[in-house]
Amino acid sequence: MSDRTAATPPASRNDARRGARPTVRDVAALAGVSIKTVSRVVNGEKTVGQLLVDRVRAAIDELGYRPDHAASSLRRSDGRSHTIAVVLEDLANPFSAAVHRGVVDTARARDVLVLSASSDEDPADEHNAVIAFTARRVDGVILMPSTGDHRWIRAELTAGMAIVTVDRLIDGLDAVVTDNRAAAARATMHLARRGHRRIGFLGDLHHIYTAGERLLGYRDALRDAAGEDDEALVRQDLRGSAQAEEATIELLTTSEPPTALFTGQNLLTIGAVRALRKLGLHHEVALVGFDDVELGDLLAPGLTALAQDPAEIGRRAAAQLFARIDGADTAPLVQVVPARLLPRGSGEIPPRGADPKVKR
Amino acid sequence: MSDRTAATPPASRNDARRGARPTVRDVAALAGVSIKTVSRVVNGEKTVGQLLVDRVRAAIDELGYRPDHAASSLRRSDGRSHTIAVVLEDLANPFSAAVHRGVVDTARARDVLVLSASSDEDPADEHNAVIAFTARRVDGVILMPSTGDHRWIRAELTAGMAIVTVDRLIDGLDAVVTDNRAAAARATMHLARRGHRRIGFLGDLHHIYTAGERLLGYRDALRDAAGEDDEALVRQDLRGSAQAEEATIELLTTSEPPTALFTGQNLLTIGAVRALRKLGLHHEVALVGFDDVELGDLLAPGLTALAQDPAEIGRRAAAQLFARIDGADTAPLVQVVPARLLPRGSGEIPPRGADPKVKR
DNA sequence: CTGAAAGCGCTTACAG
DNA sequence: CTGAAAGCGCTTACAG
Repeated sequence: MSDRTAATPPASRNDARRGARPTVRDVAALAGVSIKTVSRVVNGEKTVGQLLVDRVRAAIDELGYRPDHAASSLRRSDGRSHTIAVVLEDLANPFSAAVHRGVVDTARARDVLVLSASSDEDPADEHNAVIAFTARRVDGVILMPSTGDHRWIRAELTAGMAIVTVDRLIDGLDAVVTDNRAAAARATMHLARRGHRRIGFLGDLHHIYTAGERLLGYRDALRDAAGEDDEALVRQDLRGSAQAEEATIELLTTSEPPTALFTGQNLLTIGAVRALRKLGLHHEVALVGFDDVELGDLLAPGLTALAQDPAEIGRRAAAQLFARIDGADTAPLVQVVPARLLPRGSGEIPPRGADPKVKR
Repeated sequence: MSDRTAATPPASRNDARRGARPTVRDVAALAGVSIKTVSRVVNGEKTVGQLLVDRVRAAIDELGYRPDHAASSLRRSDGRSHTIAVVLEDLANPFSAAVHRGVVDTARARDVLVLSASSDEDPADEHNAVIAFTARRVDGVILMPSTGDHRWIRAELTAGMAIVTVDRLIDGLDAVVTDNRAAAARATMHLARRGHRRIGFLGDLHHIYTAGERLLGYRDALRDAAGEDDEALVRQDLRGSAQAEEATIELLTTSEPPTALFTGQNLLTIGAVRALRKLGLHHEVALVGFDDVELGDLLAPGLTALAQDPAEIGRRAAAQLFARIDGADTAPLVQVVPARLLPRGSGEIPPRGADPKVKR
């Protein structure tokens, strides 16, 4: 449509192809040296005479030359792409987003770039993402594995790909996870200490690793605190806040309702808060939620939460991945990042009848 | 440390280098064909005889061959890397995270991968990120530009890089933004219609594009509604919720405090909510915030917010970027995605004295 | 200190 | 329908 002068690079001595980037050859021609000398200057080798260095630098500036990273790593002996990938359940989820940021920050310190994808808990999408990343020869992948068959991972490992999982475990792989079971036990115990004996549990899909661990922790605490381990108090396989809201309403309108709730995930916590509001029970029924939620401290009562540290999880996973890429040949390492219990009101409500007024 | 048998690919006919991936040459040797035929099969060309196709496919499976994307695009005439990059202010911020997700989803539909970086509003980090992406020959960049000199962008455009900005404008570039000014005017008018004449404004750094537009919209509405356009009601250059909290307290303890607040950004909204709580004025002073905040509907009163649509912004920016990559040669296009006003309580509080009780 | 040749893994442009 | 040669932009391995 427009004539070609519109976008022709002003300094290009190359052919007039639009947007054609100058190469080492163009720089070498302009500087009157060999391409090898250009390569030496670009890579900061110290063996080039100052005169030539200056001429090459000038030519690079004049042409706006930028080395082609892919071409250089194709021939380089280390064979590294200096790129890693991260596959998370949902990049828009605050937990995943913070993990991602931790990974990117750690990678940047090493001049490594980061590709990313969301799996949405779909094993096929997850595998396809890893296949696409493999084609780009990424040096490693950080994976929040979906629930599903991961036998395909063997082939990647064999081909030399480094893999570290976050949030969940895969047998034989490095991982960085929260102390799910212990933290869930602490949360449940926190409620039991206030005198609660009937504590409800709301959980995500039971086959998700974190959901299972958190249920185990809940039961650990019930056992230790002589709470009632009643199947009627447990609601699992809840997806999203709407289902959690329904389940909470149903649970609290049974003949023997719990006096406290432990919710195993941030969306479930939000659903439970909604339900308690609807029932007018938010100052009567205690609540501790796994995962902190933005504004949780501003609710009335404030939300007592187990805050994970997703950015730290991301940073540690990236550090471990780089250790593997650098050749660490040790046994698989599972790192546990503890969650912190933040008492802010909702978890300190005593059982119904014990003390009707709750202080802000 | 471990002996080499531990990680040697079982089927590799290649040299015994650990993790060495098979190449077209290995596949060709095993299948008894030329590398060109392997290339044809891999790229799905229809001209290969069924017998050879089968032999090549079998060899690919046996060796676990995966094409090297970088090597293929090095020689390919279109010169596309099928990779784009996104530079946002903070990948962990919910707004940025949602934009990012929108971009990644749109890119995946085209088999394009996405690199990402956070600029943290630092122009040097932003430029360095783009330089690193250029070295990887990304086909384009989606940029949430920091405030600062962007003359360096010219060189990138000249070299054939496609660039689309989100959230903020750069002269001469495609952009996808919220209707900041109009939405801010709607929010302010919403308060004025309830009878508020003294409406406070809290804003981010005044030189940030969105902050400036939102202040203009606030003033537009004050003019139209005959509200008091009093400099004493405006607090700008606030960074983060803590500064907003301070400014709100200071503003509300002056001799002629506002009866309503309009906050120009999500963190500032959170700071204002905190301040209102501390002062016990959350049911007395009206509040409308730019950006929705998770759990905003569960506060008491619920938070009246201008909800942007960051995922849509990301999707549109990616679509526009791909149009440019495909050669669209039209004038720069600025797309405006409207924000929605969500009345949930805090913005419907009447001026002090008019009606002390607010319904939930 | 500098450069000509070969090669990284693949595709293009030809020839059969 | 199939393949040998050349080349993408760069680095390695040599030679001077």
